[in-house]
Amino acid sequence: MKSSADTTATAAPGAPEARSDDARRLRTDTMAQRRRELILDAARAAFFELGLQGASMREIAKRAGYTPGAIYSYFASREEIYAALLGESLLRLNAQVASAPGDGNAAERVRSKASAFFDFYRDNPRDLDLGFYLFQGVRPNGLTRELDAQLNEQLRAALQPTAEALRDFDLNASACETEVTALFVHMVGLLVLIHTGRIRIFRQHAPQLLAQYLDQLTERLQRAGH
Amino acid sequence: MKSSADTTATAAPGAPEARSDDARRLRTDTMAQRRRELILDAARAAFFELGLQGASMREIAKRAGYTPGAIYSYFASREEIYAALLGESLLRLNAQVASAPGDGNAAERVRSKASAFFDFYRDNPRDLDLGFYLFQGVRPNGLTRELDAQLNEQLRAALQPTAEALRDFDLNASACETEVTALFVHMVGLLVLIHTGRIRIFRQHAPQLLAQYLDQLTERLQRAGH
Amino acid sequence: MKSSADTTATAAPGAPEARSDDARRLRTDTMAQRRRELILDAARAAFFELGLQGASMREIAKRAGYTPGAIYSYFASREEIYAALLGESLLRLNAQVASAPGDGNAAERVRSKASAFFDFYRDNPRDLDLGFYLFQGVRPNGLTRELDAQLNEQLRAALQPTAEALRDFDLNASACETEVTALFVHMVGLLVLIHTGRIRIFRQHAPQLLAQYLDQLTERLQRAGH
Amino acid sequence: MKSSADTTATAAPGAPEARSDDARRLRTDTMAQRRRELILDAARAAFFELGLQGASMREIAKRAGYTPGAIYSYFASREEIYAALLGESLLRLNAQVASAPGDGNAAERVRSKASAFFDFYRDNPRDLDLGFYLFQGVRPNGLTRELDAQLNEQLRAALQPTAEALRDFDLNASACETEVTALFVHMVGLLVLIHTGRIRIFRQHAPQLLAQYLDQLTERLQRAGH
DNA sequence: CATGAATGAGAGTTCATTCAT
DNA sequence: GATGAATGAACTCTCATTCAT
Repeated sequence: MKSSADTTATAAPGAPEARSDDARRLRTDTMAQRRRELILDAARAAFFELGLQGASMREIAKRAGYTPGAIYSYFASREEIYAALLGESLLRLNAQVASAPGDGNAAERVRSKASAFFDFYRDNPRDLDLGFYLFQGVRPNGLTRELDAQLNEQLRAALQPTAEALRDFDLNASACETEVTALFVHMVGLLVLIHTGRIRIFRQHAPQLLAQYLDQLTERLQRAGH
Repeated sequence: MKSSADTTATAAPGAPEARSDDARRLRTDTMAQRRRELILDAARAAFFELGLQGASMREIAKRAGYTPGAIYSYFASREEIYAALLGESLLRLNAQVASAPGDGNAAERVRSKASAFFDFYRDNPRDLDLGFYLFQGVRPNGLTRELDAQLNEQLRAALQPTAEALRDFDLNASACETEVTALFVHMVGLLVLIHTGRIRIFRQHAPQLLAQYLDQLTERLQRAGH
Repeated sequence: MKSSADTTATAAPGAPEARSDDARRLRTDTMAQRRRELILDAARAAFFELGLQGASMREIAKRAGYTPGAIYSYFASREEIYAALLGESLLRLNAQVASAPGDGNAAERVRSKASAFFDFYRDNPRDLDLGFYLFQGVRPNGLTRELDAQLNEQLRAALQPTAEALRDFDLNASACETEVTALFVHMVGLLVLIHTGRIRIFRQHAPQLLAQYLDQLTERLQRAGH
Repeated sequence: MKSSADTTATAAPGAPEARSDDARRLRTDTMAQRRRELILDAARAAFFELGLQGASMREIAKRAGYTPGAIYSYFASREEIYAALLGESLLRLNAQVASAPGDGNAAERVRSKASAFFDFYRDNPRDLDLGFYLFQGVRPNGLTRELDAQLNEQLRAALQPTAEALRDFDLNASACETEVTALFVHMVGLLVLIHTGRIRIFRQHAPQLLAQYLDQLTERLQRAGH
């Protein structure tokens, strides 16, 4: 299970035994993958329902129909489960952003892509929790340097479509980076305030606030374009 | 283990029973208050040094010179301690904002007051933790409805000076509310990204990003003012 | 509980409250000590009956009439329990050696003191286990450098009476050290072989073997004395 | 994960079904034997590197290129592995003793053979662990009565050369048995004290102590010989 | 008010072993 | 013979909280 590199060690094709070996390995690999995802589903459900504290290994195992020890055949630690969960969350984020309509003029495209990003987290607040969990307090095992870099990349990728749309406002690379960062900052702030319920202090509605920010942004860029 | 505060508990000589009940209550209240704050100091220190996980009741009690059980004479639960800590944190925030220079033109005043707010959390990231802790996951005991409202009010108050400065741009009440909210949103987003280290993804510096936002804000308001 | 140094902080005697405080502390200290020993008794019994593997914290707690967590009020870790057990074992060893008759000539005294040492471990084989346990495999918490030194000292002390008796054979300090070490070595070897049942391989009886060694030793020393 | 021994499992070409059952059994037995030893090698390596605690079935299996379950085709339990390991350790011990020079006079031969025994365990402390492990705490499966007798015999055999050398001091059988036992006792004691580091208490060096014992022994026997 | 003792639930993790395939 | 999956019991230790004294 650990040595996935072994898959390259399969015998040359042709011999019947070798082929059946391949088939068996393929089948077991697929099943293992399926079970991994079963556990991940259980973990996500537990985490979404009970929060970080409640989603213990025992709880996850129970929901997945396993004994606690069995989980460790698939994930080396609790943190690794959360890392996998976050990775998959970012994949869904990217999918949602990618599927947002990319036609229309620059302003429309920025609006579309940024909203796709924003809506993902607004509609799935637990994914926001997930992000904060690993990006904040985890150090010991879960978030190795490579994993950290990998997750960062996925996050960047999710903002790439927006960045590209901004490009069409005749921005240079540096200005584009600045603007997409500022936009990201604004969205994160909004999401946090929605999530913690603090936006109510100001009796403002979040979607309106994002729309406003985007309006001002495009207006500003258009004016600068002249 | 004796509280060091006990040294003050030796009754003053003379007329031990002559005092009025009121006086005795006052003295008792004061002492209780003093010890409450002693515990809060310990809790803050523990929390700042060890984070949320490390600041257990044991740890807080030890630092305060108490046994764990004694804490419950002053706070009903761990959450209540954190609530008190957050309240006090917001007080410090308000003090810092209040002490920011309030002279100059509208733009300068907005900048000054908003920066005071921002800098407080940038320089004291544990206070940010504190805010998120209670404003997020706590329901059972710690954050009663009244307390929640009270903390919201303190947060509002911390943004009030900024709001007032915005007023001088000839904004009506509604527009002012919108703008201060958006500014708050932006600052929260920035703080979160600094705190989680994600701002590095974009190779941007946070203070610069705030300055930029404020520049654009004042420029926009000045243009609208004409 | 941790700060035993606090006992020096008691108020000056005379005031009635102070005295009752002293009394209370004394009483609680005594009770705590008693409970510590109760746990130690349970631990010793568990260890003697079930061996090292079986004497888990759960088992010890159960035998002491406690929940597992309660044990940690008295001992910081499992290893600390074993260290305490070993310390106490060495105390008993020293007592037994001390109570062995110290009269007669040099040869008789050596025999008496060495036999007292030997018999202690022959009659209490679990104490031998205890010694080997900590002197062998424990590193992480249980056997700090000071503790190690302290236990070594107790062991030395248990052999001191024998060493002193050897002195009367007109040995210089160095020769005396060599002889007591060799005697210790021989006793340890015998004890180990008795304990593991391997002495049977040779169809020899242990006490006889020790007597023989001692005879040869005294004979040799007497011959050297001329 | 494939066993590396599998490379030898490709049947020789030609007459695949022509072999007799006996031949096949022989071949199978040999292969099984070979794999058993492969596992034992892995177990020994694991045990030597990681000690008794670290050498789990998982670890042994991993090093042998097997999954944990596969081990149970060759060994009924963990204890059985250790028993086999001990048997093999005693074989190595005997080989080392046998290869020690057996010429010279009686005193020289005793010295040579006894030192060979002693040095084996002094230089391979893990083999000492192995001996103690099974000879001490194991009862359930690992050490059956026959096995125990068999191991005892191997131990005896390792001391036989020394006993034979002692014979040449004109000792009768009984006296010879006594002397070889005493010598064994002394060596065991020394090895234990070296292994646990307790020899340092007395600031003595182990090899010197053995040499001294042997000197005194031969001198005594020579004197008795007159 | 404060102590010291204790609870009880629970945490993450490890392990030898079993067994259908 | 070997795999991969799973068991189930066990491990040490931590924690917020309660309560008689």
